[in-house]
Amino acid sequence: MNWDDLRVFLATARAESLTAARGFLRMDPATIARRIARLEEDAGASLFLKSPQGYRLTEAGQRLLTHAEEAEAALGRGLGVLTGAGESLSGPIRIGAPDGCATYLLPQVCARIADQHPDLDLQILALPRIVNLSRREADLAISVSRPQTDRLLAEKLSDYRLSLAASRDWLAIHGAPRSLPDLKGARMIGYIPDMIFDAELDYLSELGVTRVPMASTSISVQLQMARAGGGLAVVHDFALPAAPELARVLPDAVALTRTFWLTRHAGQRDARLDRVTHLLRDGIRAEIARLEALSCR
Amino acid sequence: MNWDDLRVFLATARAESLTAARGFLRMDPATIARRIARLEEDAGASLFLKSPQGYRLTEAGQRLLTHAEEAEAALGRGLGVLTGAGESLSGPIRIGAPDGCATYLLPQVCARIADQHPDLDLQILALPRIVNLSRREADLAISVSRPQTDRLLAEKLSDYRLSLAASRDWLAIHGAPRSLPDLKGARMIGYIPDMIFDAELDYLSELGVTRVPMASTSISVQLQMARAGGGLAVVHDFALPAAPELARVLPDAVALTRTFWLTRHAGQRDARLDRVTHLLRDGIRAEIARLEALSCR
DNA sequence: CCTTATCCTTGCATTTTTGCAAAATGATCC
DNA sequence: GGATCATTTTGCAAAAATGCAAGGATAAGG
Repeated sequence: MNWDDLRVFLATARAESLTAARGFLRMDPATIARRIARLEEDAGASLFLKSPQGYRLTEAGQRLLTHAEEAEAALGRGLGVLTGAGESLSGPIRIGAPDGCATYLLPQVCARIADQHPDLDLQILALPRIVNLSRREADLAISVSRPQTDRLLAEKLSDYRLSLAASRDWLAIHGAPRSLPDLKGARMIGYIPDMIFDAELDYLSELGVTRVPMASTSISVQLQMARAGGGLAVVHDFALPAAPELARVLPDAVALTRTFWLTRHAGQRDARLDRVTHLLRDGIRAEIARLEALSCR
Repeated sequence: MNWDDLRVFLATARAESLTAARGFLRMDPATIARRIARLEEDAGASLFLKSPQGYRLTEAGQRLLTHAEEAEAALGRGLGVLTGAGESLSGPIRIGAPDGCATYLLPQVCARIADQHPDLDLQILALPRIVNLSRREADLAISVSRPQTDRLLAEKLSDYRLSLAASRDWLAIHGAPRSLPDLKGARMIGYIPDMIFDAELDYLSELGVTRVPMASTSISVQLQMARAGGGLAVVHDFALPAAPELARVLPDAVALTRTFWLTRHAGQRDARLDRVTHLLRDGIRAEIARLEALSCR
């Protein structure tokens, strides 16, 4: 068995397609496919569901993923010790992110990273639009949908959940909606409909809501509106621990899930960016897991 | 960087030579050398001291070894989950070992293994001679010197230490020797000189001792002689916790170190034997470390 | 319902890696 | 002190892996 096939496996699992993994591995998709086929043969199990939509992990693949990531961490530490990569990072890194992520996740994650790398300047770019990496607006970008360009490397960061919520005061006065259709007449808080910059953010249409009497381009403003008793809003589960006034509404009927993607240039490899990417990925995953557990559904 | 080079690194580190690693990796020594060279290039550090005596780890190599072993463990778990290797082992495994190892290490180690694999029959062959694997006397053999045959796979298990010791009673009566030359006239316990089956066991010659008034082919008998106040004996540090009557003599002047090697056939690969080998290696290493710490010099 | 776009797969020329055999290198034994 | 031994290293042919380009399959959009 060839250990290197696991490196290929890992990159493919994260990129969720051969074509997307190409940039990370700097290998032809055909080669990646053949190596995964060999790995599956060796393992005696199917690791991916292959389709024209990409490669998705099977259950067996998910089990392997956990261990492959441990191995990666160990190997990273090992080589880190040798190449002197234990050295502290420095210089500016600018990260673009949607404001939910920028407000409720990145501060803690970046603080911890900055703590261990005092010479690193972390700049968080929170804009109500998609950050344009090609124009060098940032070094790394977090987005809610996967960029299509071939010149960008996109890897899956983490899934996260959203819930419909309102302040307990508001619910006491107006009563909680009993079913999804009730939402049509309810006082909804959301994005300004004609300024939604990514289809993935159009939660309310998905719930059948047409009118949005209170709106903002910023999810944190929306959250403040909800805390102040302005109505019902779709908010990130990971933001809920910061808003104790809020209570979930129709938690079973509203089960929204989205994915954060981490993107950077496909240009020449940059060891410093590699390391920051790694730290960011681990940090955000852990923070989402922590906060979602706190906000336990 | 190629993860598979780390698999090669690991095997070579354990075998301590390209030629010996050949059997484990089923690769030509030339290939192994080239892959290690590539790994060193990637790591930017020299990992082995190469000589006609074999490959020995440098300090950098030792640091990497730790992490590579962690990675190996993670990968092993990962593939174990898939290939259903989590299943319990069964059938007989016969292990040949010198009696010091057979008496003071293997019982605990084997008990723990048997605990987790109730259908496994572990047979410990303790003989006052080198176990002959070629004649199928055992499936695995532990030895104090490295077998030379090409048809055997030998890997380094662990170093261990030996000390000169005598019972406190005996020391009170006869007095402790003050220096190495004193040993010539002292009452020594050791192997029967013309029945020493491995040059590595000839500790007493190394100390300049010529006459052995109390002798046995068995180190555990020698230890009992020493406990009973029969004189001075060279005993394994890992046996000392079991013999509280004994006290070290000239601990600074007598610093003997030996190595256990684990050997098996170079024939076709056997997954079951692979797994037992792994368990045994980890178990013995841990047990030696534990006992030597207990007997703290 | 057809078109389009996006992805995975297959066939073939090229590059890389590997294995074998021979040469070189040091330590050890007599 | 010189031959001998087991080891690593180098040169070259064979095998394997890789990249490229064309073919094929599936979902979304007009």
